[in-house]
Amino acid sequence: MDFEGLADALKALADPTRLRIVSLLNIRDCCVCELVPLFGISQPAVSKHMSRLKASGLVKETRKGMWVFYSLNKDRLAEIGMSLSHLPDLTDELRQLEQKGLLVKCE
Amino acid sequence: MDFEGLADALKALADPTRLRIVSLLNIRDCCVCELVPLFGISQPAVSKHMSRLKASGLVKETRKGMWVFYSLNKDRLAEIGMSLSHLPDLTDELRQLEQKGLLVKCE
DNA sequence: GAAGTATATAACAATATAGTTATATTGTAT
DNA sequence: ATACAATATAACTATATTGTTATATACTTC
Repeated sequence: MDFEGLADALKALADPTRLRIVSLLNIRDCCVCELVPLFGISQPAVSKHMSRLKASGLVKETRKGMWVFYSLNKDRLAEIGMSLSHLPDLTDELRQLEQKGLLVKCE
Repeated sequence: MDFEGLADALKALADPTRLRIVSLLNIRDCCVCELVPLFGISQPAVSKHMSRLKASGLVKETRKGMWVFYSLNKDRLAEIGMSLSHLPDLTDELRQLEQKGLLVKCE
């Protein structure tokens, strides 16, 4: 995952409401109508949060009749968490810049 | 860490430039003047990113003469990553809401 | 103390985000 | 087909974010 991709995935999680949604889905699948009364925001707002989570691969949707059930992609969540402990190694980039004299020596 | 706190910490990381800064600091401490030429943004922009990271406890600053060196708080970074795999358990909240009849049964 | 360098803050602009209400879409049931 | 329920999308608003330039602060050196 590149920096842009990781930043985007983290943004998907960096909202209290979406974190609550993810925490709920961590317990069990939910449909939108169950989530709406829990957060004091409108149904369209919840729907947009779900779209955002889906766009980042964090949830999967399954239509069952009238309802759309969302389930958490736990692997994806773990992957994002892991990526914070395995950030890209910029050593080579640093070295290249150093050779080009672009790095300031401050001491 | 509550949802608001975690969301705030994730927001601190949810930016490509700040992720690059964190990745660099993961290799070695840097001062602002070293970071500026790397990202194609102004010195004040870098300075504000450092303030944001500092506010979330992700970096520590140490003044050395004219320079301010920033170092990564690796424990804090690990803590934020870990918190994604240990999200608050909302089972009890779900149960309470269920008893109050606030949860819709969709099936 | 005057000049120079590194960093931080202030004021502002452009864009992104998260909510709203209104409406469209999709599926169920009569 | 009509009416209803659940969800999604559109248009909009308010606020947050991320950058800019100009200026202030902190420290060093002459």
